[in-house]
Amino acid sequence: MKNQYHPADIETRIQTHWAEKGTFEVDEIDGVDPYYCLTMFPYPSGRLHMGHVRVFTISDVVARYHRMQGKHVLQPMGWDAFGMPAENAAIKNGVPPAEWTYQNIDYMRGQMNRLGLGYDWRREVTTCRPEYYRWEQWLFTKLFEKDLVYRKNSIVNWDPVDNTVLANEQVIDGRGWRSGALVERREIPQWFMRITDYADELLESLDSLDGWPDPVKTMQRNWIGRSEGVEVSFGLDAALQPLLAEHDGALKVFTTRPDTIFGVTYMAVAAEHPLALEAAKDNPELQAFLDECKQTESAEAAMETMEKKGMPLGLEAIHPLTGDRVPLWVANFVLMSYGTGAVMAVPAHDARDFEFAMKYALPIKQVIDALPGDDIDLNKDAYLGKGKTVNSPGFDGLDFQAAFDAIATQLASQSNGERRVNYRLRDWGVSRQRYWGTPIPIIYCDDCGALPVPESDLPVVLPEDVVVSGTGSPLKDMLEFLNVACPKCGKPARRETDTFDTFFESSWYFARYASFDQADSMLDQRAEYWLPVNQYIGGVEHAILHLLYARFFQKLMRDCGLSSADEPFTNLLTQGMVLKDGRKMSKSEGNTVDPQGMIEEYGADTVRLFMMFTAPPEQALEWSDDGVAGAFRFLRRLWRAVFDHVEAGATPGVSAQATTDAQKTLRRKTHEVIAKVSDDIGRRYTFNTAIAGVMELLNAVAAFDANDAADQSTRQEALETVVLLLAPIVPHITHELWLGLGHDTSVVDERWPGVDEAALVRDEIEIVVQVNGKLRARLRVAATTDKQTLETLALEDSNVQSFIDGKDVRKVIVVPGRLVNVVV
RNA sequence: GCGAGAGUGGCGGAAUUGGUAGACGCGCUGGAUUUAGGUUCCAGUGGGGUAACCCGUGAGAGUUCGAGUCUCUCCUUUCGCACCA
Repeated sequence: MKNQYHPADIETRIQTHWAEKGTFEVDEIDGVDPYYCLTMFPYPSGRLHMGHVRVFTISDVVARYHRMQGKHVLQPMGWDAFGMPAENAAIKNGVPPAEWTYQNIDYMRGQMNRLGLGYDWRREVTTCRPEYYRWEQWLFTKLFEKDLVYRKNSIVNWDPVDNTVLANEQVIDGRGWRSGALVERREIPQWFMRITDYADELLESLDSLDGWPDPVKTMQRNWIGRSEGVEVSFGLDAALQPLLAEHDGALKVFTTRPDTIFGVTYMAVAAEHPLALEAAKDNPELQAFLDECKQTESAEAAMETMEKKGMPLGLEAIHPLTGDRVPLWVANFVLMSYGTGAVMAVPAHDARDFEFAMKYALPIKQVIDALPGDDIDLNKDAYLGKGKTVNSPGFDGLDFQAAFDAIATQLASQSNGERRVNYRLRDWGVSRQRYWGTPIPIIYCDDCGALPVPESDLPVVLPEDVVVSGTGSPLKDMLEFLNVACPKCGKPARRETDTFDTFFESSWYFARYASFDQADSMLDQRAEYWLPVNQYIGGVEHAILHLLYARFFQKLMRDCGLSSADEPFTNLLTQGMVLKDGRKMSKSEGNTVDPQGMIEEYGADTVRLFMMFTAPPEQALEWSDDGVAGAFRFLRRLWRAVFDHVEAGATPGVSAQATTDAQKTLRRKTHEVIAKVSDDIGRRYTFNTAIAGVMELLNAVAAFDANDAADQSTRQEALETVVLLLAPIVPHITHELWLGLGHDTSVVDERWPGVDEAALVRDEIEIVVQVNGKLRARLRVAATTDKQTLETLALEDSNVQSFIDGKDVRKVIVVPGRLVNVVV
């Protein structure tokens, strides 16, 4: 007897059924409508957390919904398997990172299946496997040949006690997390990818991404940060010129405000700048300051919030238009690795320059007049408005654009400046001084320099049997890895021991799912079939970096002839975090809820339903034990409603006839809910309101008495609708209920229900009557009532009368089908 | 510091195009059924008021016949900031 809902009895059985039938395995078939639904793959940290459960469920619902719409749906899953936690676990427990990672993957794959997620596991991608990473090594060597990668010095966090590079995450309050030593900024040579070559395209093609949330597009635009300006050359005394020989002996700076150039009262350079180093040679005090400047984290947030400090160098530059001598300062907020390592300072018209000038009593010279309506008080604040130029001999009285053009032209004519487009976006540094990552396929030869590993020698396999100590990469001690013959001259050479940033692997995995077993190339024709991804779903924390890098890689792959798509993801859904007690659920907060326990207690369907019902996907979701219990109660109520109905006599295949008012009302509700839920899931992605709609329908079923066969068929239609509409969200219980309702098919293969427009027709509607915008009456009227009649009826209403009595009716606004507003 | 969001009952949230604020659920209150309950069912539930009504969407201003929704200022808070993934 099926009078009790016991999820444990049905869920694993149905999951086995799906696995045995290969329900979610899809191949490329011509003439069908493919739909690629993708979730950001997880890092195999050990166990699923609630954030995983949420994003996987959202994705699974979208995939199952489109399957019911008749689409040919691919939903794959894989593992972003390289990263620091495996090394940390290795240090702590002595288990090699590879072993730890593979064990985690096996456990988490089991958890995913227990959640009923419909993946094509044949296509599983694991980024730490040589079959995967060999192709990104291969791509890197191709990009090397195309000059899209290069090597240059860049900043890392250096722990001077452990003698190791630290991630920003490993720096706590400016100190190394293990040693406690003050972290230093240090420059080391690293590999970079020329993402700035693609800056314009990455910016412009954002406009074509209609399926992306606007905030994400805005953040990417701001991140790329295109600005037009002028690179200005300030002169130097002859003795200093050799220090900047690569800049033609001039001090070059970029500015977006050349119109303010007459307001320059000082210049600031980075602590590592050649001029600063020169000035410090016989100035111990300055040298001490330069050393102090190095003791700063490299994170931008830390740079921007620290106290701004500087010191004069005792050197001067020469203003290109006035010929004035301008004092040079060193400032801790100027970074050698960004731009030219120097900035011109206009304290009157730049907030940071103003703050610095006030602190060190440097002159502030106004060269821009206030725009109409603005006030200028240079004792209090910089004036940032783009007003007309003043105190700028030869250029006074010009508006922003005219001043910009005139000054840029003047500088260009005397070879002291040229117009430039500048990006906030910097080239992507992909080197990591860590073991557990993809080896960068480069060989260093004393004679031939840095060379890519030849294609025939790929992959460069990362040795997996290692001991990780936590200080430096174990690869540096492995001579059999390190020593290699130069691919050009054959002499002894050394392998690169740095590995790729793990964003490298996650920048192209979406394409590899299509060509998952291709041993001869990175991608093949199957990628053409599936790409671009129709729907990509993942955490909003990836709004900039991962999504920008993936877009960049898609364009690289396109330009290497591997794929024709310009963009990887047509539609993007960014889901919010899972919170408990208003805080992020995390081990460090000590407020985690283990999904495994919840599944064992209530079943996967309850956990899925709770996740989808409690908040819309883009918002943070507040965990609630009571809410989970409520989701379970709803499923139990649904179970009982269906089997009570079945006991009274199921009527599969009988079309519902509505003759009585009660039948008409239930049929109307049924079809209103189909319309609402279809829109909520298919267009709005508001699964919470979709579920609320289904709950209303089930409440309507509960209130409906079935006394004869016609009633019974009306109720059958309503309950079948409930089951079909919930099938993407709670696939196990609906599988069972569909069979219970008299069908012999799997609900996963059913089609989404359609709306019977005739059932939606209403004879009577309710019209709201307001007086001065406040609700005063409700009218029940025929749906066909015209505007004039509505107005008359509204004015005749006794309560409305009492509010307009003795006053002039100035206006009556009638919104057909909705309301009447009487203005007095 | 910079960039992007969010703020509505006791709680999660709904209100889709500027048109009935609080759908749906949780919790709570009262009642019924049950030997019992992590059961089920019924009724109620924003605040004030006997009532008619009045007040009410972080604060303040503005636009409008009408504002949770649009504009401005402010407060609080979340996410990202390039080596966490």
